[in-house]
Amino acid sequence: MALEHAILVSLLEKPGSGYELARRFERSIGYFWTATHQQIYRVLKRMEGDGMLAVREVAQEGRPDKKEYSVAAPGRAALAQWLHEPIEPESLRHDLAVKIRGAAFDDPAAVVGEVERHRRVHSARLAHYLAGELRDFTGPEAPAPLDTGQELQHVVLRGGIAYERMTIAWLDDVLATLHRLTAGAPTSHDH
Amino acid sequence: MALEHAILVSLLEKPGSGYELARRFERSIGYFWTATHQQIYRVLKRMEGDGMLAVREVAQEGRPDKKEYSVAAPGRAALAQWLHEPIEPESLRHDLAVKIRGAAFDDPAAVVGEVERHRRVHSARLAHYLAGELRDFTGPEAPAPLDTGQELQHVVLRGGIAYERMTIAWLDDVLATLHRLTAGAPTSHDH
DNA sequence: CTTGGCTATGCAACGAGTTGCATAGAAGGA
DNA sequence: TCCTTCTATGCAACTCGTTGCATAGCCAAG
Repeated sequence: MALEHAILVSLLEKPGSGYELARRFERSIGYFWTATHQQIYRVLKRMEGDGMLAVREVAQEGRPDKKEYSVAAPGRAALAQWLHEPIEPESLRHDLAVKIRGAAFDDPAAVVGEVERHRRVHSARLAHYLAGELRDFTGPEAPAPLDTGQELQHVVLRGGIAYERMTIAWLDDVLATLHRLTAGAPTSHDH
Repeated sequence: MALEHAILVSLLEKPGSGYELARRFERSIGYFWTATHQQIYRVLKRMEGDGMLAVREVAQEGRPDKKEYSVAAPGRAALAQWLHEPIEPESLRHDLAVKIRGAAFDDPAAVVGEVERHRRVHSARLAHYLAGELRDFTGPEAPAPLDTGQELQHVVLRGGIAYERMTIAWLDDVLATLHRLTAGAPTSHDH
């Protein structure tokens, strides 16, 4: 279960509440792992019960109190152990590719709008990642000699950037292919 | 649930048994969607019950009988409807990226072997995809004028090829970064 | 002749992930 | 004033996905 480990990494980088973790899973950590707040609260509770995390009640003004979690020694040990275990190379779950192949059995032109919409989403993500890179790693405001943690965060972010660039180029390829197919024989059904 | 739709697309491309579908999910369809045979059998049974699929018992010689599934009219309609609905742009689940960020809290050198192993797996996948492309789409044995279905299968395969190339290049970036970090300060823990 | 691998299907149990709903105080706009 | 949004946490029900196990006939290698 990698959600536990993603939470350990995020809390080692900076302690925080379930709510704050949920925010991070929409940003930095969320570039390569997603989780909803329900999942996070449930797992935090279990990990606290297992002694992997320590909790501290923090009273706040103008907003509800929060529980700030931080990594306890057993949690750090569990992460270290996981780092030394091999994991399965990831595999994709790409709904859009299913749709594109499925379009052969309906109207290929019908998925053009959907592909364009996905292209816009990926363009926005790329812009967001590039802005983050400039802010945290390559801009004038960024700390000049990056430490190990920052270097590793940067190389992971570069992976996200490469992924989005690749995806955008591929979606352009898909759009060109769809246009070629629908120009020659509009609404062609081959069955 | 996209597994249903992936099965519909695969069965429209060619009818087959649960076992054959499981094979395909290790090859072509598996480039962008994974499923185990248990999942497939369970979903096939449900879809048959819903009237989306038709079954035909096929007796075989030298091997067990099989149930050959094909798409019935309601299944085709369900796929067509899904093609017209918007879907969420996919998000990654990348364990290795969690490990890489986590390596800052242990020994960065400890993940080098793991990253190299993943690089080998992705290189093998790329070689496999390229061989498939040559066999089915760009080689002398491939059908010269591709039909709509083949064109769309090809563009999806090109996506898989682009993904593997991007991933290999990124893993090289990761390895270079890890070497840089461990050369300067071997087994550096910054906490 | 026994062992292991391939085709072929399936059950049972569990863990992971999603969806809907609920609470509750504070801030800010219509 | 009411409505919405934000912070903050959580339960309950459900579906999806994984893992382990079981059956069973055929084939090939040792």
